[in-house]
Amino acid sequence: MDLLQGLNPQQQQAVVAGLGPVLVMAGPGSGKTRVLTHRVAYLIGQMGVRPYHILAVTFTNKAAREMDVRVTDLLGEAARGVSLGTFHAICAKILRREAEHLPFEANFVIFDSDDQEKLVKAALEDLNLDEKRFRPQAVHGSISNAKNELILPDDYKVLNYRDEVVKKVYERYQQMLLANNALDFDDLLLWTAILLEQNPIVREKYARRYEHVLVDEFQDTNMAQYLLLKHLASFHRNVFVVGDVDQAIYRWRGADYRNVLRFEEDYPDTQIILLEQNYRSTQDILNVAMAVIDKHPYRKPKKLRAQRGGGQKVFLHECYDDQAEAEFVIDTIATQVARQGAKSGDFAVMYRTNAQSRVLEEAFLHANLPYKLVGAQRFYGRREIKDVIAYLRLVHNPNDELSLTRVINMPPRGIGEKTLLAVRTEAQKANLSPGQLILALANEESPYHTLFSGRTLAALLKFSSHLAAWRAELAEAALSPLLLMDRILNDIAYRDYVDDSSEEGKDRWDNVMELRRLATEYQGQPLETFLERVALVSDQDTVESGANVPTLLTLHAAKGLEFPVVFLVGLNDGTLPHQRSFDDPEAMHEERRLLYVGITRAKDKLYMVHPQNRSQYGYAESVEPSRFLADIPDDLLDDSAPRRSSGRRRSKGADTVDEKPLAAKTGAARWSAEPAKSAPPASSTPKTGQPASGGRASSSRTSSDPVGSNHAGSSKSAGGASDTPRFPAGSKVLHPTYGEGMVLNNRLQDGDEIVDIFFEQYGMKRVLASLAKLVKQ
DNA sequence: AAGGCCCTTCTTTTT
DNA sequence: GAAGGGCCTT
Repeated sequence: MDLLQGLNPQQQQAVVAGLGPVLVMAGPGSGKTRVLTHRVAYLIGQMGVRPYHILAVTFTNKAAREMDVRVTDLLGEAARGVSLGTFHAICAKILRREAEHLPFEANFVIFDSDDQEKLVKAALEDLNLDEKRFRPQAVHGSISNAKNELILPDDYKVLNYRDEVVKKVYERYQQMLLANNALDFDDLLLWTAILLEQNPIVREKYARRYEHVLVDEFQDTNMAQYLLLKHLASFHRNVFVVGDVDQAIYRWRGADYRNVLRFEEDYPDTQIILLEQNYRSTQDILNVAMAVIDKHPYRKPKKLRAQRGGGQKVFLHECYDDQAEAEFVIDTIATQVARQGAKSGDFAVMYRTNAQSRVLEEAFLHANLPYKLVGAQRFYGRREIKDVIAYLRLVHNPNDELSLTRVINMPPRGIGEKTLLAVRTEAQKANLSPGQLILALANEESPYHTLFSGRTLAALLKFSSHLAAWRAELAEAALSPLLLMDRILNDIAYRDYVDDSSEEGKDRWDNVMELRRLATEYQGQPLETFLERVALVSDQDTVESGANVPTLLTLHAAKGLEFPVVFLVGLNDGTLPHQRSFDDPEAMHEERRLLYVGITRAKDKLYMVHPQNRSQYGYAESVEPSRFLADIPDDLLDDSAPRRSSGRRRSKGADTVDEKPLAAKTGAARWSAEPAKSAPPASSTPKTGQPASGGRASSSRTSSDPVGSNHAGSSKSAGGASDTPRFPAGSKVLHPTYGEGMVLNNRLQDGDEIVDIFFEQYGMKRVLASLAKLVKQ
């Protein structure tokens, strides 16, 4: 049969597996997307299942789209009608449809993480709790964890005072969400799970409908998602899950790879199929991957067999610091593009934290090389984009108080803090949401006019009439998202506000236009669809395949992707594994898996790069190579710069590549001359080759300082960590590199002392006492 | 009301 | 080394 052509026996077995639960354990590069798509095609084309009865869940919209395309390739029109999407999108759909059973309206908005944090803050304020003591972010984290475990405020376990606080905030937070007719990300899963759990009629409706449920990246499901699946598949029991516990990297988000074990327990009759044949990487790369993952404790051994031959050894490269890493990356790419005819789109640079992208971006800009950066936040996190979306959200749902707060005085129209507070208080008295009260003002006979006067009233009325008009047009003329956006932008003269004809102003307006372009794709679709889409974009959704330029992305965003050449940078202890994971063994294991994910993204060549020093918070600090690197046998590596450098740090002269100042320039000229194409937000950061911040103000790079900051160098003994300050302001000290200086400031942090010192010749430097070998004079 | 300046604080990963 | 909060002035 056609559908099975080109599939190996295990893949075929999975595709044609009979009814009942199926668990596919798929190593990296083993063709699991293929198996999933062929399975769907098989069910429809071969087993006569109607697409309407199939549900396929992925973790990103991109994966869903890809599946859609591939199934359509196999079946054509016959594939139409499969429920295909992310957990969050599918839940949103169900919740809107079933809103009558739920305590919110069908037109609810989805609060993003920014909104969520603001709401927690508001809840803390309401409860007179100190934000300093209870960090909104952390409190929200606890709430989020609870939700992912399906724990409601009432059931929240209180063991200490903090729990008590979280519980109270959680209660208040949920109330506020409902008052805003809003759901957060976790609510989408939580409410759907609760609905299915508690409402047998609804549950049966969906369970009967979905004859087949397929799930991708099963190892990254959390409790809520697991329960959801169980309910959705409760009637037909045809659950087909695909996953790889070695690639479980979302524990911090509530994901629990033990759902795989749970699955085996809950479905004892499950068929288990292993996909171990790897079609992606060379054997040399796989060997390194396996060396890293084999050290993972309590793990079922799984072998990866490369379909391809040996290849090139994995390169391990040590650099002086993150800047040298970036230069090494650029130099290598430029050389391979210029001399070996590589395509620049073949390269990807991966790192642990978003902050690491900055140095890379600067280096690319400096070398005049285009690049693209994966990350939805880059686009949707921008102020101008959030403004416009907030307007749309408010028009869609006037109860959305966060959006109201955001836009009511943006651009400035004379409605300040005091007025807003008055609106809130009066709205509460009238038992309205602030948005409803403002809308009511548009009516000339509104009794609320008397609440305000003079300039304030005039300003409010103007805003109110705009809002009312937009809503009316939306309702009556069924304005498309695009027309509504144009209308708003025009009415508020938003361009005048953002575009001050400076470089950044133009960038801002360009971004707005980019959002507008995205809206053109939603002609004839309800505003709701557009809003939901922009709320649920994931970083991975912004990976764009078109532009032929290198890709910069976090290791998390890299999951599921592959590139011919991969650089993993910042492989030092503290970054990968991240220091925040040090005290938690489970978190440390996840760091290891993260490295494994990174390694297995590479098809042909892999460069593992680590710095001797890293700078964060502005000052530099010497670091050790990632402890995971020690698990890789030397003979698997092309060790151009020996890594076992622990006790001794080579002086700068010993390094070869990173010595050359911007060697990239040579290759740069011959870089594929493709312009830094402006990419759609759906697919990438809007301006490839532009600094993320939009501001190039700080372009005279601090790094031109030949000495850099604190090159503390060698051993850790000298200053010694302390818990009593030893270098009070005003004291004179001697620094091994900078000489004599005067202490301006000092403070203790994490058992160490941070000292700001003024040096006659070098200016102010901030150093870590334990590293800098400071001597009191 | 609004804008500007200085201070602190922080940084994991993201649907 | 950015971003937000607090405090200042206009």
